[in-house]
Amino acid sequence: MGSGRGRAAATGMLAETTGWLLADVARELIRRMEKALRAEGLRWREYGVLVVLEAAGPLSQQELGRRLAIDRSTMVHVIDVLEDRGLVARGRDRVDRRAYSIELTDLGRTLLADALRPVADAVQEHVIAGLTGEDRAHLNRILAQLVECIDWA
Amino acid sequence: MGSGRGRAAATGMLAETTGWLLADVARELIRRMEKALRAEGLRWREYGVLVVLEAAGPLSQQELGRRLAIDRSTMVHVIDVLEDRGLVARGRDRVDRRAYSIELTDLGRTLLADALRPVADAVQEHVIAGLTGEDRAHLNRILAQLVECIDWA
DNA sequence: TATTGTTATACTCTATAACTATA
DNA sequence: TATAGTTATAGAGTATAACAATA
Repeated sequence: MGSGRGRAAATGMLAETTGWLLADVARELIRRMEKALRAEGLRWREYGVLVVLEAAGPLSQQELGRRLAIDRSTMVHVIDVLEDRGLVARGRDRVDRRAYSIELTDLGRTLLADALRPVADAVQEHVIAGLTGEDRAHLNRILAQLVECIDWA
Repeated sequence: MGSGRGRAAATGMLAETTGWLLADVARELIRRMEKALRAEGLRWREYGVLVVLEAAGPLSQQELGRRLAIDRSTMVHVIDVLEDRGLVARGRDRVDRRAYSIELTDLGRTLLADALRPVADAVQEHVIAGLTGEDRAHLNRILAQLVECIDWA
């Protein structure tokens, strides 16, 4: 990849800078998401559960945890909150009766569509407002490639 | 920005996806940094302080906190750790005697160059290994633009 | 024997408020 | 009056280990 010493040094600095920038932007994005979602009485993670459920259909708590990097013991409390608010329901998995089958309720689906997504989209749009459509596509493609290529071991 | 209903919906999905990807990649990057730096007995944040000091020269604890999004009461403990290990020194600011002037020691500078940077660079390189040089430059430029344009109010 | 959900618990992280010394 | 650093402390978040039910 590099073609000489100067190049390698530049690549090293570039790589490091990229990491800092990435962490900065992600931190600020999540901070704003948390702030915006607070008006709906939800956290970023709880919103994440709803989004994953809508995209993937009913899942066990364990599987939700795997997809969102949340420990299963923590996931219990997250689902408790969402269940108490009537946004998800704990159904039983019929083939494996140890596991729950967490599913979106109608209320959850409605809240997601009418309030949560618009709020989250607005935050996102505000953060990337300065990017051209082309840069947005680039960024999205590159990040998707990173997520794809990383071995999450 | 969008030019029609379908376009707007696509843009919304794109923006949202970008946010999730960003958070995922940043979380995984920091997780690996923490793991790698543990061998040196340091945390990601403490490494951050050293990097900022090397780049900017001596700073007050408050200013370090501003640049790294760390509260001043938390920064006290971070600097304590680094000072105990002899990596930074608390000098007094001569014009404002309330403030410290935190500066890298020779040991800190050496550790940074010989151990910390190589370790961090290796992690970074591993995460972005799948990207072409062109994509790396793109990603870096776009992220830099985001950091620049965001109003951190 | 392994796995899902659960609970209790301990640990870390962080921020808040109050204090001191300087400005 | 405001600010830099400090301290104590309270709160939130998280993970660990054990237990029950099921595989």
